[in-house]
Parts: sequence; structure tokens; C-alpha cells
Amino acid sequence: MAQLKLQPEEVVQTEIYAKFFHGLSNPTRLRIVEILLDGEKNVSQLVEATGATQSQVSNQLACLKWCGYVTSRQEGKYVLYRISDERVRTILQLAKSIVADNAEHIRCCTRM
Amino acid sequence: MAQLKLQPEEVVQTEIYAKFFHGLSNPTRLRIVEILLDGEKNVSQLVEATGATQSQVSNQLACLKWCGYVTSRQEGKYVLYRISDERVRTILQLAKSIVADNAEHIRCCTRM
DNA sequence: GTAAAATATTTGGTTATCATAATATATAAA
DNA sequence: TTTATATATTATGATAACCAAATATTTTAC
Repeated sequence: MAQLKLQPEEVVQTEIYAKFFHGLSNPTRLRIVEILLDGEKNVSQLVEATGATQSQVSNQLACLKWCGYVTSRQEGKYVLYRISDERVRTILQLAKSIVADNAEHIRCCTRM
Repeated sequence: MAQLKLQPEEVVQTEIYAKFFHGLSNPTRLRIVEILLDGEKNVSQLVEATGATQSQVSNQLACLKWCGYVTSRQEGKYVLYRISDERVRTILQLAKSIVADNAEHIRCCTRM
């Protein structure tokens, strides 16, 4: 059996990965990621598409940026966001395929 | 541009995927998953390996089970848990590879 | 049967997350 | 330079997640 007890450095690593997954653990953030997988969008377009408020979208974008899911660039008066790594698409596809036969169960989850 | 506004059913889908990712968004749960990727373990072994309390481990296992990450079987007085889908391994590997060049940034994240 | 060990569940307090609203900043147009 | 538009940030209150302790359940050993 492989090593189980973690060194302090590894504990930090685990926390980082958990934070990374936390990025996709909110419906608004996840929706933003999905929309951006369709192509670069500015904040106003994301507000329109998600139905969330502007501050909400900006805040969630900041979170996604910290987690490394998206990057941004200014273009005129707009700020354009895009997915920073195509592997994000793969992660989502993989998650969906795993969830597929288990969706109803997850929906009913009341614990935690 | 693909359809952006979601139908009610799709909103539910997005919430399910978010819940799924939430399963990996806690360090203890993530650590449990990593340990189980090494092979089937009982609850006591997981308590020992994680350093978390017994009730904490049981609760997190219940959450992981709801999310479809693990399944369990009784064997004598022990309950053995194992990863329910090998694709979970792939998701973790993918996440780690994405995080690799971005870890310090995520660690510092103070927003959300 | 009773006692002990393994696991699950519940409860209560603390902290983190989230949504909303308000405010601040930056860019462009006039 | 003033105004309008786009985006970012902050503050506050409500909710949800989390941990720890206590309790309940299940299984085995006696």
C-alpha cells in the first residue's frame, strides 16, 4: 500500500486541488465556464447569458481567474474573458460522463 | 454562437454538475478519494490515514457516496469503501496537470 | 443474551460562501 | 472635461458547510 500519511507540503497540495475543484462547485461559475467554452465573451454578455447580476458575475469571474480557469484582456471598454486551458473542456466532459448514470441520486443529495 | 439561455431542465443539470464538483472541493474528501484510488479501505483505515475524526470521515464518505465517487460493502464488522468509477482517477490527474503551473496562485486565493 | 468494536447519524456552534445592494474605478464618447 | 457605459470591489445579511462531540446502530465475540 502506498504512503498514506501526508507530509505538510502534501497537505498544502491537497488544499490547492480542493480549491481548484471548488471553482466548479457553484452553478453560476460552472455556467460561466460552459459559456466561455463556446468562445470569448465580455462581462455584459455573461451577465445576459447567466441571468446573474453584474457584481455577481464579476465576483465569480475573479474567483475563476484565481483558480486558473479563465484569463481576461481589455478591449476598448470591454473586458473579454476566455478559458485559459483547453483541458478544462475535458474535465467537464469527463464529469458529465461520470454523472450521467447517477444524476438523480446526486440531485437528491441532502448531506453536506 | 451556441445557445446561451438555459431551459429549466438544463439549470437542474448545471446544479447537479456543480454538486458533483463540490464533492472534491473539500480537502478531507479529496484526500479520502486519493487514498481510495490506492485501493479499497475500511473506515478505520481512512480515519487513521486522514487524521480526521471518525464521524467526520463517515460523514464525508456519505457525501462522496451520494455524489457517486465511492461505493461500499460490508465485510464482517468492517465497511469497505472503494472508488466507484475509474474515470475519477483521470479527473484528478487532469486537475493536477492543469493546476501544476498555477498552484501558488490558487493557494493565495482569498476571494470566495 | 451482554459487551465491545466499527460505523453511522444527529446536534450545536463556528466559519465560509453566497446574493444583493451600494460604491468605486476605468474607458469612451461627447 | 463632463457624462455615460462597462467592469470591479466592498459591505452586509442570510444561508450553507464544516467540525467536534454525543448518541445511535450494527456486527462480532464472548
